[in-house]
Amino acid sequence: MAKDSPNNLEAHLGYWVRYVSNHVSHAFTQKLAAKNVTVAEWVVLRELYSLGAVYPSELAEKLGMTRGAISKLVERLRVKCLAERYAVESDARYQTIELTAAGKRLTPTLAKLADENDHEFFGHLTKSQRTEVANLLKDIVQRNGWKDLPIS
Amino acid sequence: MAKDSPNNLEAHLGYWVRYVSNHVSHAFTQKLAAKNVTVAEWVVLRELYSLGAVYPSELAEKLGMTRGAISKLVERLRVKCLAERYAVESDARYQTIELTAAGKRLTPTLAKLADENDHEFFGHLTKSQRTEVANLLKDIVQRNGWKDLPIS
DNA sequence: TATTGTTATACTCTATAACTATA
DNA sequence: TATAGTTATAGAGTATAACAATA
Repeated sequence: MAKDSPNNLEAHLGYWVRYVSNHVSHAFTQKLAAKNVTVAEWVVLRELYSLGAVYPSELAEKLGMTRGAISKLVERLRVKCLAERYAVESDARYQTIELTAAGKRLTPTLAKLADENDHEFFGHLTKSQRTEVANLLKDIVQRNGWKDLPIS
Repeated sequence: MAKDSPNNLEAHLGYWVRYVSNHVSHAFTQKLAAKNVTVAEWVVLRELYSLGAVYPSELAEKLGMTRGAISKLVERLRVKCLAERYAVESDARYQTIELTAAGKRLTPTLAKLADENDHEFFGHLTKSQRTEVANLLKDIVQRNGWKDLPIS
């Protein structure tokens, strides 16, 4: 049966979604690398930018990651002087994470790279094409009840 | 400007493509794991299934990976008794890689999982929706001249 | 010297689970 | 004992570059 042939995968929509996704992400990875930032770091920077001071555990929750993973990412951002840890007086088990001034300056620049990257690969589509594809994809997200942010 | 705001990324089509791609791939990773196979291994299995006996360097070329990466993947498949190395008499620097009988049996089963996974997430779309999205994505692949297969 | 395949090393991304400090 | 955060360990995925064998 052709349906189950291992050579049939180009008939899969998921194949093309993954193909495009991987290449678009790869291009973005390269753009971020020019600013010495990885994709996972960008995700945290963006979240910190919009949330302000947060607990690592909140960050983990929001991003659908473990506390251990967040701990390492925050440490990397700290080493790069983009984020800082602050003690919480009321409960010494907690700490807040916050962007440094440098982090606050850098994040919008990275956002611009994200815009450029999107425009580079999807900018040629018409408005109605973009809308239709986006709606189909959002619908898939919704009907599967996915809530966490995509990371890689 | 809202356009460059770090909070604007949900307006990016690439965001939704990545979001869906990651979740669909993750679900497929789980299905493969039940068969004790990783995604990278599946990609090589599928290629070996359709190509028959090939040199590792050909495999690397076809899949857009380095020879080192292929070397390790082939070794993993060999340990799992899914593929085997054979000496080439005419030139001892070369070798051919080929699926074992078990590898040939398993690959169509994995292809079926790929079919099921695709149906699970995209099966609700109409034929014309699928076609339109696939065509837009294929067009993006073509206009960027991408040739290698997506891996992750 | 050029080529094939292997190996050493390294890095990203992530998880699980054990651990420390605090409550 | 329960919770926050850290660390140890592991494993997938991949690259670069040095290496051995062969041509």
